[in-house]
Amino acid sequence: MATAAPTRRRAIEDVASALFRERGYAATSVRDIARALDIQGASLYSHVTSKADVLWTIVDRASTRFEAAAESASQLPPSAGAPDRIRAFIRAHVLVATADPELTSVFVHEWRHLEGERRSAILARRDRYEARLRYLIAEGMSAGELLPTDPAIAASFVLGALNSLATWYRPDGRLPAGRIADHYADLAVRSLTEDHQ
Amino acid sequence: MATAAPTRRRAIEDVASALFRERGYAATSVRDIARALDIQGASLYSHVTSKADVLWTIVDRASTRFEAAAESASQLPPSAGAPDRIRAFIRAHVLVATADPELTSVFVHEWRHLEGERRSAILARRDRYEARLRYLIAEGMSAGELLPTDPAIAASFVLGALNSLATWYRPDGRLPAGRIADHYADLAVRSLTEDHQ
DNA sequence: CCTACCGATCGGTAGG
DNA sequence: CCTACCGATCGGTAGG
Repeated sequence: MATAAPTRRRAIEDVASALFRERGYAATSVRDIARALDIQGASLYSHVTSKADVLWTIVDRASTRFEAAAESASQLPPSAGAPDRIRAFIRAHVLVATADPELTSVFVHEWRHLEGERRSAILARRDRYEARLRYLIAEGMSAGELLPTDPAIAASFVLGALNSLATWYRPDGRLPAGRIADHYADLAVRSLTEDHQ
Repeated sequence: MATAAPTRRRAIEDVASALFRERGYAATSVRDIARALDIQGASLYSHVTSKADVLWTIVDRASTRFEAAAESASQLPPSAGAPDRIRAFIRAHVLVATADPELTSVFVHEWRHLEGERRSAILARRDRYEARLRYLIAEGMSAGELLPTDPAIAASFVLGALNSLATWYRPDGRLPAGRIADHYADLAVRSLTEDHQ
């Protein structure tokens, strides 16, 4: 959870993220959110315009964070090989997911409850994100740095593993986020290469 | 979808699986299910006792299928090494997931909406299933057949990848289920070994 | 399998 | 941020 919300609006989003992660968007009422903040359901509407809007804010913020992480992970020098690029991508993803598992979990699972343009916009952004990884894999294969496999299947496999993380990760768990990032990067890169490097 | 339901009760479960997968359990009303069958909402209750009961039937059936698949994948001779055992486990999982993605998807995502004993029972069965894979990995590591890594992290990684499959898989997709099973088994086994075998 | 109906709860508004 | 309230919809029952 993003700690110590500075504004009321932000506190609502944080509480909503936690509840949406636990029960799902549809099974969480605005009164559930209000109760967690010790106010009346109707009072929420002084700060937000709708439940759907809160979901959108959460999903949009999460997507923006993953996009930014992927962007900065792409800043590796061109000399870096595909394995290192993929490793950087995965590490960046895991660090975002573990820094805010509530936000990430809602992003991963609850975007389906968005409607209209918001839904299609977030779908397109998710597709672009997955395409980034797919291209990294395809490039590495062309360069002979990765085993020849189906890049779309490989990207789905790896992203599936990454996306499940936000569901089970707990900040007080056995392993710190950095170690999980290392392990996930190792597993993913090894799954795509003949020799571990 | 499990085709050609022989009973009305089964037709309800199949339609419910498809809707629960698309929109989630909480966002699907009993009237949505009835509409898909061209009957009135109240008429559903001639065949089922509650919406929660339909969810339970679906989740229980899916869990039973995965348990049976894991069981028969374990019938490999003791001479078989950990990589082959894991390969068999993954292939079996992928074949169940692709044979019925609606059922599988509800099993993976909607069990949270179960309550009381049913919820804890299914959680325990999911844990046992994950433990199977974890033990396969730990054994392979002890035998020196797999790279030394954290078995719990590795099992979560692989199962996360497997569980995402039912979300995106479509029977009319580019690759047949058998090819996806091969790819997933390759990716997973390679992620755990130094050399692909 | 239908019509008619139930109490509870939903997201949200009015008006302070 | 509250009280009071709205119409719509929810899961489910009664009684054919």
